[in-house]
Amino acid sequence: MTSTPESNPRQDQNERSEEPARSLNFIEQIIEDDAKSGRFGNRVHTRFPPEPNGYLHVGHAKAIILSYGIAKQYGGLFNLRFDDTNPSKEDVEYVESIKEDVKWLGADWQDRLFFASDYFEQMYEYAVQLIKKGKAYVCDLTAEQIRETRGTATVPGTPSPYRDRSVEENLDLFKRMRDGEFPDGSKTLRAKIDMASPNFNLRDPVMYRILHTPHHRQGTKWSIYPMYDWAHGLEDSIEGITHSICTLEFEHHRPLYDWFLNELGVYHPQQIEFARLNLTYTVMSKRKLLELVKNNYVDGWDDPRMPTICGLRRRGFTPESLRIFCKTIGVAKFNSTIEATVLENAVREDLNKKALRRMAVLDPIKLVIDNYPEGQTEKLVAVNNPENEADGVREVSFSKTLYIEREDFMEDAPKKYYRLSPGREVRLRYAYYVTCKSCVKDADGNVVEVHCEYDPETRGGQSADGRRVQGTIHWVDTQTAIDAEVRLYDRLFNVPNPDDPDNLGDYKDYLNPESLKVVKGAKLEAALADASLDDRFQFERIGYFTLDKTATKDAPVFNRTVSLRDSWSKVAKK
RNA sequence: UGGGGUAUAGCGUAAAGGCAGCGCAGCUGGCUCUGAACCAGUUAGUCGGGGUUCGAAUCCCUGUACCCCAGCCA
Repeated sequence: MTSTPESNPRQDQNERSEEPARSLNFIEQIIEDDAKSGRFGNRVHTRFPPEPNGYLHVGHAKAIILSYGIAKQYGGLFNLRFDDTNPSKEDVEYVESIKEDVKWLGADWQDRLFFASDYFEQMYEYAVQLIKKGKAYVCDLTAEQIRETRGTATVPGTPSPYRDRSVEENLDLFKRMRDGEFPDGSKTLRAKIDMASPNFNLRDPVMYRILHTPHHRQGTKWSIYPMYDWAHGLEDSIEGITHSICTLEFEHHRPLYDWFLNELGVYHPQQIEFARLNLTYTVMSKRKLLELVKNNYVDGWDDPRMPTICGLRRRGFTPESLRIFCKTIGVAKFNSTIEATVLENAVREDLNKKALRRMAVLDPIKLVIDNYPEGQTEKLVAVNNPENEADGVREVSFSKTLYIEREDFMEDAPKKYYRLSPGREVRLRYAYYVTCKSCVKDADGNVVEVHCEYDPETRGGQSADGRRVQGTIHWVDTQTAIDAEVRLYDRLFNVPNPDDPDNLGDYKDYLNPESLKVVKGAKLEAALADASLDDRFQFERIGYFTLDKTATKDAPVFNRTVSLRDSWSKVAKK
């Protein structure tokens, strides 16, 4: 096609419409193409199909938010379906944790909570159909023999000697497999496809194995269990899923699902594969996460340093912050790695809008206001959230002796340092201007007390004469402060890719020894005594914090979700 | 070295033959009762080689790199 810039149709269209053309990701494109062709009668129905054999992590969050988001965006439905086809690895404990995490993320399956195991009877009937068509057979080869006869990338597999059993014999044997007549591993049901296929998945894949293992939902009803490849496409078909969104490694299984569904002549969903999430400074494999938990490198699956959904929740992440994260990273088929800062930034973005501001001193030293009346106390008004006026204000108490952050005083300060130093004036947030006069040190030369004089004319933090101060520091009144433990979390690993095969040694050698710093004697403003698990706070000038589940009324514990951005640290380095 | 995928700035992600754009990170500056937030500006990119075309990230050929696949796991 030839066209001049002047007559380009797409450009004309853009000029006509007010809004710029919406850019769709590749999944949205497929959905919209299908909507146009009427392929699924304008239905959109997605699902999240976890196996209940472990805890969900942020990679699953991407999949959940994606699938649920697509359904919601196109007015469709979303199912939660447990892919519980292997009782030897699964447990009801995981079912509950997964439900909790999916719900917390905001993916609403309404009344559509399903289990693959509820379809076992129907799958069995489908298998019988395939046997009757001559497309499946009972095979007596051992697992090892099957492996040996599968062939390699360059040489075709060799057909099983049982491949040409009669339909009657197969029917009889399959029934007896179900009835529990044979021991584990002695027989399988295999699809009769093509032992020479370049796609290993089509070299007569196993559909059923014998497993005399009780199922967490089916009890001892079954002696045979369907394999993932046989079951999964059927599950989607049975539920009327239109678009089965999954990760890239299932791409070459798609021809097999297609084969099953076509041979059965049943409803046929469209599978779409996307690249799984990789994040820097963490690991994502179930095996490694399990190892970290089992060997106590972390404090359980919900340790706030873990990339698990429950870990992120305990860390103080919000569902919205994960949705922001997913929107930022997008979705594609390219195998990418997301920088950890993107996740951190997503939670900052959400919490900046929501978190109530509070003052807390993590590494306290005393500030004494020499000219403030002994014994006097007053209440000052502080804004709860400058980003949301509706959050209102609170009162904070103030007196002659306060706690301030050790690092907010420097005896010999560079010019660019805006905080306390002898002779310099700063603002105590929401309180007064104070001018530093001197400091007191202990025998080791550590500063233990800073002495200041305040200007009574600056109450509330503003001066009548309009003079400015460069720095504002936070503080907590010694009279009303509450003590707390504060846990400062940082990245779990100190290299971007702990899994990099070029690394020396094991991924565990790269654990960040400073990923958790416990601060025992933190001083918090009194209002923090009422904190509950769902609250999100910004400790001003420090970071975002949330109450830990181990906190008690008498012994509060706060977790740092993420620090505030800190441009001073860059200046200080220069 | 059989098959299936994927390559656009430091990291992600758009552009459906027509000005390579956006977010994050970086850098400058502004504003500020949080060295936060916010605002403005700015650096930097089509894997290589051919071809088709007035015009190619896009189409064709060819090469390269990376990911996935030989469980009775999912």
